[in-house]
Amino acid sequence: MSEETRFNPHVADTRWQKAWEEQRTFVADDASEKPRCYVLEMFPYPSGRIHIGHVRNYTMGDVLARYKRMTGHEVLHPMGWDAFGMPAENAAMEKGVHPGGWTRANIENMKAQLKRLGFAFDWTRELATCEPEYYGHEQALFLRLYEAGLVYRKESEVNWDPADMTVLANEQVIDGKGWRSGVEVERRKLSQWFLKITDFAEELLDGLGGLDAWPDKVKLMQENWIGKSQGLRCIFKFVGSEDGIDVFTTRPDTMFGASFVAVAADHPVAQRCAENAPSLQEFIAECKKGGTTAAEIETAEKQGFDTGLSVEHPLDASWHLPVYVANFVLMDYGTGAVFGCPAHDQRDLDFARKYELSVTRVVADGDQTASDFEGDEAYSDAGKIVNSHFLNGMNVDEAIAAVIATAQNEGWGEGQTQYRLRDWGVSRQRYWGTPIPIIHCDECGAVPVPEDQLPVKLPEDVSFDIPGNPLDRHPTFSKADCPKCGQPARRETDTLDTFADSSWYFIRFASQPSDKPFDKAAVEKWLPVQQYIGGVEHAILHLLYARFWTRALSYIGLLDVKEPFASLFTQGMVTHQTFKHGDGSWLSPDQVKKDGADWIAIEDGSPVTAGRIEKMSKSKKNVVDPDDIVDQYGADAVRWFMLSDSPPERDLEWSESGIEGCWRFVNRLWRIVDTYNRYAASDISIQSQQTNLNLVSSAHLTIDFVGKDIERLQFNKAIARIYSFTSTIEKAGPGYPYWEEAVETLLKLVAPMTPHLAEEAWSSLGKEGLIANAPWPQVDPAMLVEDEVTIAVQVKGKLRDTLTVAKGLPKDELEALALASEKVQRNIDGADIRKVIVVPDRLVNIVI
RNA sequence: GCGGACGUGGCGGAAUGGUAGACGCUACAGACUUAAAAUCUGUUAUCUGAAAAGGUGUGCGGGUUCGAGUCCCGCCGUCCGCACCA
Repeated sequence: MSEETRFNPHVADTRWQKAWEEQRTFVADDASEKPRCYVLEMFPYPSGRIHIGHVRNYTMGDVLARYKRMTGHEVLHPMGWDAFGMPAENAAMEKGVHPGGWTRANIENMKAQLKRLGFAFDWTRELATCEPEYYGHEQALFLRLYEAGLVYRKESEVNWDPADMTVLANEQVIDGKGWRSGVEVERRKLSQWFLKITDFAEELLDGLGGLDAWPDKVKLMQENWIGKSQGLRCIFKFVGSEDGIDVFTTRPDTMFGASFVAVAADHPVAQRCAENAPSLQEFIAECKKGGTTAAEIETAEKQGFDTGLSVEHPLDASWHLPVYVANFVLMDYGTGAVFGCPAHDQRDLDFARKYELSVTRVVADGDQTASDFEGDEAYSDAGKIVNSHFLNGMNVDEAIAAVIATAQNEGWGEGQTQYRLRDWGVSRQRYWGTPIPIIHCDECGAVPVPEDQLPVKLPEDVSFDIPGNPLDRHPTFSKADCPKCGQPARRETDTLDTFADSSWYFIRFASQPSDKPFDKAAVEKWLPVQQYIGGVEHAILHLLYARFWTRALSYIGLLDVKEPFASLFTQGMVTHQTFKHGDGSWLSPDQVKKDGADWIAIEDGSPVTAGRIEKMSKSKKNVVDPDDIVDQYGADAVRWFMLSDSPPERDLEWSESGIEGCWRFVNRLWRIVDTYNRYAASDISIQSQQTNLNLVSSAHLTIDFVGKDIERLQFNKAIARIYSFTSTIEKAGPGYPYWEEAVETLLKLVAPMTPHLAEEAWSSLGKEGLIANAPWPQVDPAMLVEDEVTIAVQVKGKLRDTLTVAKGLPKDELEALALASEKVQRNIDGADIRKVIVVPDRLVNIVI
């Protein structure tokens, strides 16, 4: 075979990327009359290089976007940069570069990388959240939310590094210690800004019901995150006092099993008791050690401190319970105080055993009704209430209702709906973020920056030689006059959580006026995003915040859209084999080779352990740089690999043999095109060896399946179909009836996936215009009907024979044919037939 | 600790409760070639068997059903998220 039949991706890639750009092929037209389709992938953080996981994400979106264009839609497929964040500040500290310079240089590099992959982005709408043209509008939106009462200030805990005197992100706390200082981290309270996401808890929960095209698991995770529960809020009065402790419980049915009341370390009762008790002060300080993450707090050993106070049981004033301060009670949830029922809650049981408190069974585990509870495993299942006076004999739900009713009658408590969801703390004590547009005045308090003074720009002249927020020590930034009274005041130096930046970027993509965040009518022409694609790690926070932000904008009248993302797809990670030396150091896959059954280092032949297949990460040296593989194989083979084999929601393992296989397929497609052209140019007629192939029906079946598979993002299945169709075309060969049409169909089917090859082929076939603009092939339903089916014949559920029969054959005829089978008769072996199950066009099962 | 998922050949995976292993990768054999690469053809779950055929088989243990990879119950293992990473 001659050289020129090899596809040259380096020539084709640049040629067609240039053509698309010059012809503005993928620029979305706001004025279009076509049906609209907004396809969006989560925008990347500009960390420096495009990661192979990005390539997978954007390839999926790109295939859908290109397919939607070919099926007659006006497609909006934008790209931008989630450009604020901690890594830029880390780079500043480590390399002495400016976060802005570092970030903008990264954006340039990564943009060039993305362009090489031929993604059909509308680059005219590119945005970066770190530019005042973006964050200025965000500040305006923040102030609108502030005016609407959705922003407030309260105290909240942060990770505090006492050595560096700085706030740490959870990520910067390693095993309870500061990542740079190595000193044990403390929890410290700061006054911070919050968004009232809890006002929308019920709406956000209800809204999930309408998100039919979201994965169930994501909806379930969000539901659990919002964590709606019904319970009882009630007072446990201090003995001999009208004052008491406000307690929330979801299990009022277990009230007669109470053996203690516990409050959080920050609870006012704990604080008051500590005033004259140094040992309690010490205990509270101990509770403040360690980071703020839920996992850390909840896995810490349960500890308590007896305050010496007693409270009365609400249902029996003569029954007194001790009050503890406990490290596992959270001030943020409920009322910051609980009553402990050890028999039916594992945490309470651990605590009660440790401090030798009574453990009374109040829910029967079958016939276990004794009041003394044995063992160290709490019983939290359903059952009958026992040892509980007027509740005895009820089931759990009846008892819950009865206690709430009693509490309301007697005036010591009431039923309450509780959410686990907390308000969103948006203050960050960091430089590289959106400045919060507030000025603090001694006289007037917190005063919003007037809209005509926006954006509040981040100063660029900052230094990172000492830890902490450089805005705090900037000579002029924090100095401002109060907009209300004109007196000297202090500008807020905290910046906004970067999740705020990513909570409305999809809106700005749809409409980018310079004088306001967006134009309502323009946005509503595009939103909701028809398909949103990104990593499952965003299942809760980003997606919940974006839903909230959209609803909040709708609440203040800026938008009539409630849910931003009509369908969501969460894709899996890209993984790769890891390799380790005996000394524990990692080796990259190109530093090792196989030596028989073992792996050795190429450099010195030393033995290497093949480790687990893990998410690509620099530290484990199992990364693959997209640029390198595009250099080697071209964009199309890489794109094909991203789509093939693994289902998109699962992890994809990068492998050398896999990409080689994709490269071979790209060339296989090219050879078909080459054959097509050579056959068209000659007048020799070629007689195919095959006669039993039906190219027309395979083409239509493939069009049908591939279209449906792309719509469902099941690219691996679409690709399997395309492989089969390709084989059929090859077997048939030129000259076979319908061969040329079949090849043209094949090119259109692969056009969204391997667009450069498809354009190159399309033009070599002498077709007019871009294949990107060509219409998707039409399915003729008449061609999908098969006239023969294969029937499975089972005896007692085991396959014994298959029959090929006309489609739609009646049951009795199928049964007769099955019984006539020699193999079936042999297996029945004269036994009585008890039953015959016939599923038309499917199977016959003979039960003996 | 809480929440969510996943588990099928040597590997990635396919399979409206109805023929388990489509399609791809790898490996092996053959063709072409002086040779190699590329390409093409064939084989490739496992056990017994020369073959025909038969047994076993979807993490483990039960259950529902004429029939279970799929549904139900109980385990085991692995991965992800947990509010200041993005």
